[in-house]
Amino acid sequence: MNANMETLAAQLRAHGHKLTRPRRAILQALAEAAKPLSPAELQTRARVFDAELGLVTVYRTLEIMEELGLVRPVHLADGCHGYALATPGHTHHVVCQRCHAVVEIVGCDLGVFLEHVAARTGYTITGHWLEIAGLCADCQRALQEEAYTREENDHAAE
Amino acid sequence: MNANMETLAAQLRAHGHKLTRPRRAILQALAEAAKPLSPAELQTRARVFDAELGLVTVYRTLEIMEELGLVRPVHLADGCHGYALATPGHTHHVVCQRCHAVVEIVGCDLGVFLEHVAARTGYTITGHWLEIAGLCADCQRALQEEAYTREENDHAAE
DNA sequence: TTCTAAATGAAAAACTTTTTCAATACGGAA
DNA sequence: TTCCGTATTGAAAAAGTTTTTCATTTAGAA
Repeated sequence: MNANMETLAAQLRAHGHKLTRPRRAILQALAEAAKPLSPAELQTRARVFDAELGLVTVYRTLEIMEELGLVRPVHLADGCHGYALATPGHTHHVVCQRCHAVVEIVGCDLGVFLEHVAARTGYTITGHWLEIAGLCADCQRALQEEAYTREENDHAAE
Repeated sequence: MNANMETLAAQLRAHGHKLTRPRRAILQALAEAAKPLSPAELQTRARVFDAELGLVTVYRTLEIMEELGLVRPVHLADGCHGYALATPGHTHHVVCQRCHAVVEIVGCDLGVFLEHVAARTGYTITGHWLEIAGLCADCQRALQEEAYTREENDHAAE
């Protein structure tokens, strides 16, 4: 059990939730994940630690963790919801809106911005998720070619 | 048809998509929406402009628009996906992770940051979505009281 | 106007998420 | 340690969402 997981476990306990075998398995799997996981993916990974783990429990545990701000929902490309740990020191991603290729960005200085937000809204900021959308080099090329071909046809037709 | 919608329509045309009545209805509804809409909500609103509009067409149109970077997926609290126009000049939101209350933030200066990202990754940045998660004042209080009550019980039990 | 490919709606299929309920297991008290 | 009460669990079913299929319609170019 690593430090990350101890913290998560402590937070659950601090709010009166029991620390069960299925939940430990889920925490462990989340702590080890390098990317947001859908509930189904999370179940698969957590079953390494608790082979009996049911999908319903994954949903219920994620719900609790989201309420406590331990986990954050993220949009996944394949049509279902993903969850990632809301730990500090995370990285951000740029996602290509056409082919869904992902590039990681290191270094993110939103600290000052977030302090302003906290001061202005009265919220305690527990985390943030910055999704940057764009077009990767390949898709830029593909889209341009598409548009170009169309234009050529238009001219040829005149 | 407002300017926003003209731009969207032009973008679809530029990539060889037909501009049909159902699609115009969808664009119109999106352009008028002040918040991210789920496909079902979008259908309801777009039916004002095309009473026959089918939900399948909403999904298909959103898929095209997402590929072209005209629309961005957003996580909604009620378990389905939301879509918002990827227009510049948008605002950001802080969402309470416990009660899902939303506060809007005006002023967001990520411009410089995004330029760095573009330069480093080779991506054309078409937009970004910053989700800030936190606890609203009410939920901070509620959670603290919960934890406090628990502690009291613990002490009383000693 | 005519033509053709793209786009459409309806129905069905496939998935995801939530609810229900009897059985189980955590963690406090003895 | 063992016992007890209640939170938690898995399985099944229900509800909701997204995707696929297919015959029909329609936009837009000739």
